[in-house]
Amino acid sequence: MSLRDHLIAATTRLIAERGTAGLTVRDIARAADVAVGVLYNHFADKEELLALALHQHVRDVERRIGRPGTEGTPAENLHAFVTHALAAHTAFLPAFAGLIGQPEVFARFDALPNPMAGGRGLHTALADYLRTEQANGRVTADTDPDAVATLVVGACHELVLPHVFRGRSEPPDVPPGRVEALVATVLHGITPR
Amino acid sequence: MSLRDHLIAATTRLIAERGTAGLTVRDIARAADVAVGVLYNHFADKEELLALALHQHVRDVERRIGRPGTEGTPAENLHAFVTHALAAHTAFLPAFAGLIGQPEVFARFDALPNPMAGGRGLHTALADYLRTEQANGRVTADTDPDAVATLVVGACHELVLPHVFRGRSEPPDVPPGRVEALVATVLHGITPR
DNA sequence: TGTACATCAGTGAACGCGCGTTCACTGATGTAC
DNA sequence: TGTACATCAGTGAACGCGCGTTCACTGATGTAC
Repeated sequence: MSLRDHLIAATTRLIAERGTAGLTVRDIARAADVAVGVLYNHFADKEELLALALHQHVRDVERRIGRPGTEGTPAENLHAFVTHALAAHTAFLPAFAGLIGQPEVFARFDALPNPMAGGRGLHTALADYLRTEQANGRVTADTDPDAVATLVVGACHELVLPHVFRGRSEPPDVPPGRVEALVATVLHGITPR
Repeated sequence: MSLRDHLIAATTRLIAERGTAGLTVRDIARAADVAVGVLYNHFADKEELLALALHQHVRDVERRIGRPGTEGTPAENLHAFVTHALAAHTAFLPAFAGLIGQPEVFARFDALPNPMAGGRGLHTALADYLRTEQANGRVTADTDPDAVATLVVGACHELVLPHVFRGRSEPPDVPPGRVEALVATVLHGITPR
């Protein structure tokens, strides 16, 4: 492994462990067991290294948690998707949230070949799945797949965000039955049939 | 108006205009037209002033945007709620997002008398409304009000967050018909009846 | 009323600190003869 | 093989900067006589 890759790997590990908030070049150099100066032999600045490590982090998480299945019933698939998105957001949000107010890192990240679009890909994946179910007739034709994706992905954000704001790193404790209730609401609505 | 209140008001205005990210005590002193030292005559530290100004900001926004109506049909009321929550999140998120990684300000904020619970109150308000509709029979008894609130409030987060991450301050441009589609999904679900 | 003094909110230069970044230097490695 | 030199990735002390915070000072106001 090249030293450059080693630096990206060490930074990625730090991001995974404690997010980007308060992450310094000295932290990175210590984690990689090199002098700080070496970072600038391989990257233009801290932001370039952070963007590359963010990119790697997203790919690592995506590989670790896999992709939700689409082989079962809509109820099963939606349940799998919510579980999946919760895991993804728990891993992604602390990494991205520490960069608020430094849009340059996002600009560099957006310029890299898109792994998962940093959560935006989840929206597209769910909307695409719903369209296949519309073709099957298991989802009504007048369903707006993007609206459903906004609701479901948003709910996962909502469950993770308060934890991130308060600096917790462990996964949020979702109330028992909440995921099932989310899925049931999306499937059946709330008004009498 | 006491100088103390003037300082809180000036800080609140800055937070409303550009959020808390990168906000310095010198910015605040300049906005209030005083020397920096005066801040420390009236507040223990920057964090106390920020927590008080955040509190004021939340109350200002709540007063400006009012409360969503609950007199119409569930469809009308949900629509009003979504519009309301979008406005609230657009105003709140940049204020809170800049404090990620400084949980002390949140701890102080949480210790103040709760104005709206910083977005958490939206969840409770919607869930409470849904329970009254359950009593009316306009919402099914097996609906989980907290699950619905998580979906709806989460969708509003989802629509605002990408803007905040990229440092935009203007309100997000929600695709036309998206709010109506969100409401329709929650009302009727996505599976054939 | 006039004068000397006490008080104290307000001032802003200065302090200490941590940050991202730089650059003169080190020392291991490769090369010429 | 042995020796002198060139190269260059890696080093880390030092730099410049902006931050939150402090504190000796200012000057307007109130008070005593």
